[in-house]
Amino acid sequence: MLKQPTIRDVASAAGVSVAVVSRVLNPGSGPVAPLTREQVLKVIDDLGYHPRTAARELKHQPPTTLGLLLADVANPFFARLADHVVNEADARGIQVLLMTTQEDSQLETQRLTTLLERRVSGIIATPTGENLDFWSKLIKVGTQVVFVDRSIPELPEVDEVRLDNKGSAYAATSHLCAMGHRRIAIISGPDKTTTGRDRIQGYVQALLEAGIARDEELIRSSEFRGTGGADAISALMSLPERPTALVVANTAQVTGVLRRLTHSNVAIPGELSVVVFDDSPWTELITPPLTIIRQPIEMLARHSVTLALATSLRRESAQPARIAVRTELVKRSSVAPVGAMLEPLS
Amino acid sequence: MLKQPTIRDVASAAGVSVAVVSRVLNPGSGPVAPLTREQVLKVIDDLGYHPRTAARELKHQPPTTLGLLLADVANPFFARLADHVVNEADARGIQVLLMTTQEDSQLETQRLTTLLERRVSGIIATPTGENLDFWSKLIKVGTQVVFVDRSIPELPEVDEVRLDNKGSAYAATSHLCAMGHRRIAIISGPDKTTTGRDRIQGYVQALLEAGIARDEELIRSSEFRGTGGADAISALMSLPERPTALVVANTAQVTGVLRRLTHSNVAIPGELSVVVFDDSPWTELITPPLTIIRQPIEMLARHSVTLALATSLRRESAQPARIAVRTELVKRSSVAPVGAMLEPLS
DNA sequence: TTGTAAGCGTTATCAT
DNA sequence: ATGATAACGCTTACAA
Repeated sequence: MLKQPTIRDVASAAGVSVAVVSRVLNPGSGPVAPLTREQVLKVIDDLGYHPRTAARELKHQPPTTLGLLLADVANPFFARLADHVVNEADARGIQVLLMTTQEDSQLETQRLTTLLERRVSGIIATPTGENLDFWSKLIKVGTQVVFVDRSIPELPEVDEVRLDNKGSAYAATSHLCAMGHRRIAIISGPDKTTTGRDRIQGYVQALLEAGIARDEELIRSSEFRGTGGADAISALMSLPERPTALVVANTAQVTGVLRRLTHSNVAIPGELSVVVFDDSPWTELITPPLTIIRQPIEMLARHSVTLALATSLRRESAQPARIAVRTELVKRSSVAPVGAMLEPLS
Repeated sequence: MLKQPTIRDVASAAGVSVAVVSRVLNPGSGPVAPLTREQVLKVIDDLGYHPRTAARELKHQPPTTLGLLLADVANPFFARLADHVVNEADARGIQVLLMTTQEDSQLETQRLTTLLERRVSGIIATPTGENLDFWSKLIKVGTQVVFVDRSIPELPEVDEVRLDNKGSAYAATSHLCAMGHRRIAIISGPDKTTTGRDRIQGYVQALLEAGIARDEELIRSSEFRGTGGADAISALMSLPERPTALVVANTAQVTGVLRRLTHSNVAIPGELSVVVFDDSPWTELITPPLTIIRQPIEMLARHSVTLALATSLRRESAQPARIAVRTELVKRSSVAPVGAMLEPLS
């Protein structure tokens, strides 16, 4: 196992001092004769020298690493977010440390500790909602924290980038109303998440504007993980007065809900019109192709990275950023006018 | 912006030397009086001290970071792999630096440079196939390199963890043969990838055993990205003698192929029986539910991490590891006996 | 049991 | 234009 050469090895091999080598390594940090420069460069190449990041970081922290703390990368939504974040970060020459919380606040604590010890310059995260003091501390020591897709109300000073959840749910629900539906159910995320609450708000507002009373029976929150979504749909479909339309506003639960619907032989859109929050390619493949809320994840990533890399100077005076990326309702075939194929049950 | 305390701050605040603090930080590295220990611990907590990883790494490299270099995390297969790798690594207290090549060898070079400069202890990668000398160098300086899902023939000394591609394709094809199919097409990965070649090998072997001649017309390779897969299916379906069965052995192309099939109104399994290499949840949701090759990604991750973290001492004498994780054929409804619902075209 | 001091590989500040 | 040399924050002999 070969030992890597250090800057000193390069210096002596080139017959110059380490300072000179450092200067050719960091152009602009000082003068160096063209000839000397070339020779040093040659030696660097010959020896296969690569400066050690750890040592560089020790001197003066040049923002080079960014933490990406997601709930879960198996979830396609987060996977695509991660992909774009990595790309976006790379375009600016910075690396991404990927970690997951699995929605567990204890794990989150561990991850945050690691991130703190690494002195990352920024963190893009989907917080669990706990660890309030830890987040505060991170910010206090100058870490650029950006919450993406969710946020923590108790920490209003944190930058936030999310989808326009309220608007999305509003659009989905309005569309359903326009098709004549009046019993519209929604399966959303946990109540304690802003994502869940915002979506329900948009849903309720659309209902109000259509003159439909809010019916708690039709509003279901389910965890991001587990079979909560599937169970919710079962409960909804056994209601005395079944819904004729459904908004699945919990991305993580979409497949579970659909599976249960399929197994229960609920005809879509005959018995139930459906709009889902998920624009994965497969939503177009199934029968019927699903009407979806398209989520411009790339924008989410771009804004997040920009904020996470923003110099802390900017933050001093300015208000925290609150960016809501607009979504798009893509109409396909899982929504039909109410009663189009089947008369109401009575 | 608060400045983080250093070990020296802790030492003076606790009225001891830095050595003592270091010892309580690294239990087992030396003796420390129980009382002193407690006091130091208290000060650490009060000051909110966190040791700086960069400084620690500088002294003696304790394997703490692992590079995960994937083609692309938007691809669900790789996303799930990443998720498991992160979990598995975390269980051993090590962090993951996520990078993507986008199948571009130039980008790969950049990533490898970064990884080298960071002196990561190990790298788990899906190599593009280029950068041979760079990989060699990485190994030479003691980096544990593990190729996952693919490998590079020219670098037989690198550990390798992959799915049993040949066996998978063999199982899929045999199943189809058993159902009476004789014109079985396959859409696989690029010829230059081991993945692609292995799958075609398994396919051919199954054909041979069933006494069916290999027909080059029915063997299509398509890139991992782009519309190659969709185009291939179009070509196949316009053949004078159409195939009655298809194995989609290019995971990245599965949705594209199915979309084209759907748009062309090809009845599955009526006109065409289909087996795909992808066990995403949605494969069960579509009509008909797809017969798939299930890929135990978690195993892939576990083995990869284990190898990437293995001490280099182990490697000295031993042969490089070549692990092939077995897959499973899950029979659903996209495969039917030949001619079951529709007579052959004449 | 505790303290002192020498690195680890860079960068940056002075002199030269 | 170049070269000593002092940090950076931590670990670790070696001394006390």
